[in-house]
Amino acid sequence: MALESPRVRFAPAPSGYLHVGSARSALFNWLFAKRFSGTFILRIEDTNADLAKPEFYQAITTPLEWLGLRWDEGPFYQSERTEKYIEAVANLIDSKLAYCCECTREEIDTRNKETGFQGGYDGYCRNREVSDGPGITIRFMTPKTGIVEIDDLVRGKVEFQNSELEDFVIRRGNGTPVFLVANAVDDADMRITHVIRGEDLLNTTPKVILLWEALDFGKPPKYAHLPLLVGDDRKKLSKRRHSVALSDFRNQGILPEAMTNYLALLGWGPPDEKEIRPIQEMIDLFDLENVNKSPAFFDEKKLRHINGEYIRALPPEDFVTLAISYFEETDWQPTNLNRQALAILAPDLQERTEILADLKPLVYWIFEENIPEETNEKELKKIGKAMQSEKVAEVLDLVITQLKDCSWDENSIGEVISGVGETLSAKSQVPVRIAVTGRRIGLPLYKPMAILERSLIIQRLIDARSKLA
RNA sequence: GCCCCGUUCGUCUAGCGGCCUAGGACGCCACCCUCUCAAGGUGGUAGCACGGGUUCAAAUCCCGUACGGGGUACCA
Repeated sequence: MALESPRVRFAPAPSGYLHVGSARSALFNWLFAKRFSGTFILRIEDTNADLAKPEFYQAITTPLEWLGLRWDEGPFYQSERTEKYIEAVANLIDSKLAYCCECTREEIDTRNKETGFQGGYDGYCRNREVSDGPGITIRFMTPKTGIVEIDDLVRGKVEFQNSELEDFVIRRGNGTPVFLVANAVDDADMRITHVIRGEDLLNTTPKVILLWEALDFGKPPKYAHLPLLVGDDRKKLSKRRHSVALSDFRNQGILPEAMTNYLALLGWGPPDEKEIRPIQEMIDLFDLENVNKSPAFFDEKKLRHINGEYIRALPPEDFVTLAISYFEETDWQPTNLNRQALAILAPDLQERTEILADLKPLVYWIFEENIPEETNEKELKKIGKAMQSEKVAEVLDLVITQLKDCSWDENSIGEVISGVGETLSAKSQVPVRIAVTGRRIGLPLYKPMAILERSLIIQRLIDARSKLA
């Protein structure tokens, strides 16, 4: 399909953190570039100086790097290329394809109200020869007839009547050009061959193409509009409505590989339906023509599942390294963190970890001196009700006695606890677990118990026992 | 309102006229395994929006209707 190697761009506006919808667009561009040995360009669309804040730039690059989506060229900043756009606007004015307009929004609205005109701007200044100056906007002279036809790689043929398009603003009253001009100029300048972006931009495409033709840029790039990512309300993912910052997922312990894997599955699927696979295989199979047309729901449950698969597939040593660096980056630094203990428990932990944030409750009792008391007491009482507290007390008493002089290893500990259960015909494991870990559920008990000091375990059992009295 | 796009299990998808009594995955439910919880295994649940065509044959093609979404800015 692509004879020459394609050049694509990811062109976000710096308006806060990067969210998963943008990340998906970036990923598809990247996949496409990789698939056809093309070039992936990062371009920051900060034509609107009011919105673009410097700290937002990193908010784009950091998550992209985290995901492993390296760009080959850029980042280019449109704010640094303003002259080019101004020049383009001037060209359009010279060739009578654009004109100065002094109308304010209010004036336009008032006129439209009176005349009942519904097509946006009414063309009031089209032939008024308004001269340029402060506060004057430039509008493109949209052809009154004809159509713009887009052969969208995802959607097929899409047609827009020129008569439906208003004379849109291409330069603001403050002299800065809008993104439509910047888009056309940059895509031409950077020799972009394929524009891959969200469907929310589909309606702006005819305007850019009209500008493109008016500027005599030759053959426009091919377009591919991806289905939108939506939230549980079925509306476009937005920062306002949904919590979708890439950095949040990172903080929760989503692995970048899992994230890209999941994102690749939204709006597209490998033909053989094998969903979880290395990114290289995704690249080899990727094809824009198989991208779906309908919006995709961003399903965090499935993301978590995929993440769990990735975590389980990790070699234990890698998992340990990952867990340690995760702890370093996040809010909880285990006091007695012990790499060796982590290594011993790694396989058991991996099975129970969907996201890295799941680790804290699993290992808290192992790496901290004290377990949360409230939990401990509450849980004990709960189990006490089910089993009768005397029984629980009996179990703990006997376990304490026997644990004091058994040999201190996984098997012996297990034998003691299950032995007590048998002699008292009670469930012994759960009360001990609560006493020692503070929780009713968790890792298989005996292995991590053996890692800790006997004295510490005994002490916790005694503490718990005393709360029952 | 107008323009544009879309519609296969709750969700993501396979399907590009006969292989479909519609397949997979997530979720959910049950059972097995089991020191709790997981993981794993087995089974189950549930879908072609509707109405007309075209055709020997339609989830697949065409036209309507309904519903959903996007856009409609001196945001991108």
